[in-house]
Amino acid sequence: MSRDDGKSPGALRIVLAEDQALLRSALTTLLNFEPDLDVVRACADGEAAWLAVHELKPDLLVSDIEMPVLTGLELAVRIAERGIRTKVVIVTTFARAGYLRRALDAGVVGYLLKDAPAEQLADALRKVQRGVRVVDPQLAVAAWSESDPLNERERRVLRLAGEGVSAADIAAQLHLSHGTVRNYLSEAIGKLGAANRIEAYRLARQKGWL
Amino acid sequence: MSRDDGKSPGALRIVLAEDQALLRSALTTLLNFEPDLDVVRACADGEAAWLAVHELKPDLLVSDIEMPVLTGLELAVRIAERGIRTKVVIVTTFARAGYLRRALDAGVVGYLLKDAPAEQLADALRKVQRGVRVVDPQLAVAAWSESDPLNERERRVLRLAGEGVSAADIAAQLHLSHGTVRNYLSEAIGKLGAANRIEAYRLARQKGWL
DNA sequence: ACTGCGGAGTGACATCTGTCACCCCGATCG
DNA sequence: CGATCGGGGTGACAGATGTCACTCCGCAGT
Repeated sequence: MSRDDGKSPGALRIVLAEDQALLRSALTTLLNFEPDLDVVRACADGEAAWLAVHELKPDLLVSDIEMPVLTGLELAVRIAERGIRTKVVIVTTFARAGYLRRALDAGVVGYLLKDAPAEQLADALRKVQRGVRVVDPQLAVAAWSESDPLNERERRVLRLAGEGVSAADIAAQLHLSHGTVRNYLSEAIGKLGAANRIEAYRLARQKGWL
Repeated sequence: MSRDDGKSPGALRIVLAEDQALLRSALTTLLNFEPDLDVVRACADGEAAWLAVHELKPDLLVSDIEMPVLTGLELAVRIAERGIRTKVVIVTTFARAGYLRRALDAGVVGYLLKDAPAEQLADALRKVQRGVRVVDPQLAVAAWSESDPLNERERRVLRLAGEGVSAADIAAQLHLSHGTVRNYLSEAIGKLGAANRIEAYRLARQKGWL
């Protein structure tokens, strides 16, 4: 059904993954407007996107990060692992160094922000197809600046604390002692230069480290 | 400049306010595609939108809620206060009863969710123009369920507390005493059935009461 | 076998939080 | 006028949180 809509035979075949319906449908329409681009499927979650990539072997997967079932990053990892030739471009709201780092590690070839205008998206996709890596410039810098100072234990503890769980309850959940949890939190707070757990949580989250 | 692009003379003149550039430009393009709709300006924040409404007196303002400088709800209130005849339609990610309630109080004529497909948007705008109120059906119900138990002081205090500001600092910022702030927080925590400020903040926020 | 190191824990201390009972004062109502 | 109410405040107390110094243990290295 995507072959009779006036696309040139060599058009770039794209699978789009984005959970917000409004944006999904708007982007599908816009991209399909370009004669050399062909959105062959638009998916609302990571699982559907994975199936679509598997079934249709598109040239490109254009994906959000925060989606139900499977995130865009997990999707990218899977695609790399299975050696599928579909190139992955991430399009996300989150200008977080941690996300970009993880995306690049997963072999993603493009990382764009949702606060760039739509026109740039089509251009970026063409560049990517020609083999150019496209990363939003602000982020390319940020990614090499700070790296996540937290270790896995601190992350786990901070994540729970950020949801309002008390030190005692965190200790119970993680089978640690009350005091140890507080030590970890204290370390995390120190490393992040925060004044308390709430601020620490916010900072870590906004950097994409949580 | 918006008169020579093939719109019919009676086309609906629309100002669009949405902070995410990708969505903003995509919607502008899509809506302009409809011959009877004319996006005369697309703004990235509430302040710009306010100026645009003032200057252009459009038929419709289509606005996001969470935007820099001035939220969509504040914008709606202002428009109502000044007696401007522009109708306001809110388009947001947030299916929160509190937001809808406040929007309706501010005289908004449409409240749509970003997880409806784009085609519905144009339809909704036409309906609104014909004088029909359009509210996303799931929400219309939810809006009458629980009502916001917090008063303005509790809201202000809780908002700051949720950002990691300590009781003492909140007191300083709001010119209240240390103890009073804690009293307000305590009330808020109680009313929301939370265990501490962090949980209270999360609950209030997710209900759209913050 | 001695050393070093990282994960986990303890104990003590100063603050911060959450709760509650009660006070003060200006407005509003009967 | 007296009663009552709401915003704001105080003081006291228990418990939670943040910080630090120090211990214990297992597991590399050499």
